[in-house]
Amino acid sequence: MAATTELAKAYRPADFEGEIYERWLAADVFAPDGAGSRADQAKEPFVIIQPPPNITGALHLGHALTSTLEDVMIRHARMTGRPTLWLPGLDHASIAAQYVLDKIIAEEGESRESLGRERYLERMWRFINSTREVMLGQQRRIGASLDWSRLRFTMDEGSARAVRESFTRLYRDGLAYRTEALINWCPGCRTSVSDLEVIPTEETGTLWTLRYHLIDEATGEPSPTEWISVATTRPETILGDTGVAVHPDDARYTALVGRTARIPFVERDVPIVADEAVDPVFGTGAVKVTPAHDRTDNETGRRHGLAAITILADDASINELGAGYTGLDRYAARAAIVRDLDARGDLEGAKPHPMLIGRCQRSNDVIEPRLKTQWFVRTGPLAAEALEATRSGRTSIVPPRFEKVWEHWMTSIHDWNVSRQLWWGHRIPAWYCPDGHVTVSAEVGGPAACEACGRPPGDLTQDPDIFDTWFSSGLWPFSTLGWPDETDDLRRYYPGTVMETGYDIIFFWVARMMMLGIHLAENVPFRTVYLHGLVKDPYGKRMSKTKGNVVDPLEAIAESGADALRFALVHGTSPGNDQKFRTEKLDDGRNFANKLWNATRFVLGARPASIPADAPRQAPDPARAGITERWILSRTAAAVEAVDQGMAELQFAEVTRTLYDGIWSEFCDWGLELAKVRLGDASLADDDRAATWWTLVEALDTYLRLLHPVMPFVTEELWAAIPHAADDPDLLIVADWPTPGRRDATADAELGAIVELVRAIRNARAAAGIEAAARLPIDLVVPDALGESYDALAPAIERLTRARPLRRHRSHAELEAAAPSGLAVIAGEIEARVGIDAAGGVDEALPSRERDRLAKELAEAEGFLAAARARLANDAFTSKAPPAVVEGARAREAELAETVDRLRARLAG
RNA sequence: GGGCGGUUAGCUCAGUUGGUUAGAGCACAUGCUUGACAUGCAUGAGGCCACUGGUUCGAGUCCAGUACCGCCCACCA
Repeated sequence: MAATTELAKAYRPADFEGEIYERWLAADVFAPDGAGSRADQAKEPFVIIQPPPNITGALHLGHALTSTLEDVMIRHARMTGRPTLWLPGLDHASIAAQYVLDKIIAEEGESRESLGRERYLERMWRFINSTREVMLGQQRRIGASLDWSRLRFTMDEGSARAVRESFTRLYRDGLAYRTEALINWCPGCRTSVSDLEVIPTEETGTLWTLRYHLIDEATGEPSPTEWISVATTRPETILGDTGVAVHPDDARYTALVGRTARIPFVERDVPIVADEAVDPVFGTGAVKVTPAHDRTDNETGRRHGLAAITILADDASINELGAGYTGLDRYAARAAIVRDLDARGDLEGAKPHPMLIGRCQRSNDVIEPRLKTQWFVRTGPLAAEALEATRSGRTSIVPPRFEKVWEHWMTSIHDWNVSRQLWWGHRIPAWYCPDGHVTVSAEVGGPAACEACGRPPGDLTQDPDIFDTWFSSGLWPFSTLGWPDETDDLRRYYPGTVMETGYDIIFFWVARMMMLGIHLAENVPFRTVYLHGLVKDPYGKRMSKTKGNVVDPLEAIAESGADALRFALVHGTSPGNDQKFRTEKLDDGRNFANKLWNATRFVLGARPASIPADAPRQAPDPARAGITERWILSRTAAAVEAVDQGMAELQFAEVTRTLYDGIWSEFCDWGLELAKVRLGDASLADDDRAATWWTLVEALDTYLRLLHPVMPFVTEELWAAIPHAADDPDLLIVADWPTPGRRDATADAELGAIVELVRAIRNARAAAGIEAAARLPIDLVVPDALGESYDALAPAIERLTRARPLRRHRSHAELEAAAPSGLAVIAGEIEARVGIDAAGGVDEALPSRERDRLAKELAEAEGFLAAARARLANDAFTSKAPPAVVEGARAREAELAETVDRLRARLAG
């Protein structure tokens, strides 16, 4: 097939990236069994689990990184012939979506309340239908080869059914329960949130000390002269106080335990109790107990049978139990209470107090702990199974250090509050009858009757709450494959191979998928958890809209191309580590693509006339291959090995480093430059030039395949332009992954020696200040072992060092005689003289510059030599170090001694 | 209060199981319109590998500790 085609002169990604993506789509190669798939269906499928992005969010660099890493893995797997499944999706993100929509409708003068549940949800659907395409388009722009035929949404019917079914099963298995418990309440979002969504924030508050008067046992009234002082940062909570606690061993208070104190304003008499939880050295050593609004107090209260009195309304104002403060906002009430306490002489003091305040991850409001009747998932048994999975290695975490974090979290886990007092999400499938019975049902229309008393559905009311978004996200690996039905997809693609995401959602998402997957789908959801780091700004700060330091991936793509962005992100990543991102990194990627573009252009243009333009790709004839050809293929083979290893170890930055260096420094800088000589040598036989050209094509073909997972667009475009073999497919995306070729140690070493020589000569010329264009005679001595390679490369050396003529001598004596006055160049075992008599730019100072250069080289060599000798003089070294190491040191010493001798001789003479 | 990272060239980062006097890209200096590429080519300068001890023939690499930066977890009101 494919004849070579013309490439545009300049690399312009925007000209072809979109078109290439369309070609992939048209070829139907993304699906594991798509029409264009060349996968061996007998092979084990490779399945990526991706975090479905929030439907409301704009794509940021974190998404771009996730998409890129996953695409790298999936493309690599696809090229190795495995069926690959990477299922696209979107998350409904209930609290985040409501937060965004609330703001939007506020501008329209509406609110949740004014619209009501039904109209609000209609508005939400309209909103997300408008953002949906944007989100999906962004993934396409970056080149993600997702199987779009399987697009899923966490609010679609498949997910809804999985949610109903899974909750019903958890309830049946005693792992879901409803109870009144202390939850985290966000007054701004008007919902409870999980512990993970509460962000502890360092702030300076005030620690007030105030007096509760003791009840005089004789009169039953508070004593004006007896009191207990307590310290608090939240004076408004005294309205809900039902006790005072002291440490049992605190001698100051022993006598008071068992007595009663009067809470002001609400005029409630509460007991003074002894409890270990109290820290005697903090504050006054006595603590007010508010079981309805504080976690510690709640437990203390429970131990002592204290009542829990809720004093806050949903908007965090004081409710009807707040005596004269009812209706005041919590902070207004706080100020008023402090003022009133002071007025009655019961405020002892106030001082600034550094503390951690829990704020809502979404709205930043201060979270209030309060009692609510909610649904919880019992995490203990689920976490135990998840732990067993990682400990046994059924699922492994990359990088492994996160296993510790995982262990710690899983072993100290609290039950998971899954109720949310929001509207946008999956309604909890629980119905209540007037008699207080609970019926949980997976049926779409609800239960046929109350499970306990048989009351008809008309008498039942469904729980108004919805599930925490992460509940449906946690079902993702199997809810997207048809669960709870035992589908073919589920059998074939569950568990997934790699779950890739940022370490910041390991608890939110990864942990929940593990717990729910093991219990409900009866197997771990994935074999490997790959955690990437965060993309930070150039100063190491988190990117955020408010800081204004976000880089928009779409802008980056428009500016530099998707390949450049992908390269930049992958090049800077290593598992679990954050990366600082600066836009200059995009230039690296773009320049690299440009380099590859031009290298390909050169190869195409250098096709010998003896090869027809439409010739199918053929392997270079080994009999015609010279040292350059053998070296190029050897380096290509080394690249294949290194990339294979990088892919296997999920060290993707290693992959890009290998390819950047291999393509640029080896293939372009030396391979192409050396090949130019043979390609342009009319005296060579056609077959020799053909062998050189086919070598370049072979190497280029391999590099394009290796680079395709990271830079899919430019490689696809370039690959289309080079000759193909008969069994190649039309598109690189489904081409075979390269198999490692033969390494050639001799070629590597001998060509390496010539490279060293060329560099040394260029260095000498530059140091001497010789005009770059000047052609100068070069005389040299080459050891016999290198002779053959040298002779083959002599024309290339001539070209690369601008030598004219280049003369090889048999001995050093001959060299001395032929070129007594040239610049001395010592490159390993090769010694050369650059004749300067005819050089331009030569001045009187040249001899001294030349002496400086040689003196510097000598000093360096002497340093190395001294170190080598010192090591060898050490008996401990020669007797204890491995023989190979000692041998290496001896060889090095000999070589250095030779170099030093020659430099000394030259400087002396 | 526990735990985890990081500290290597001006900047961003590599440095595999310990083995030449430590590498790359960017930035910098100098010189090049060499017919693939100035998004480029060539050459060069630039490092007490945070600090202190230890193990070893040998430490950027292993161990212990210290300092600073960052992150995670945790019910001092």
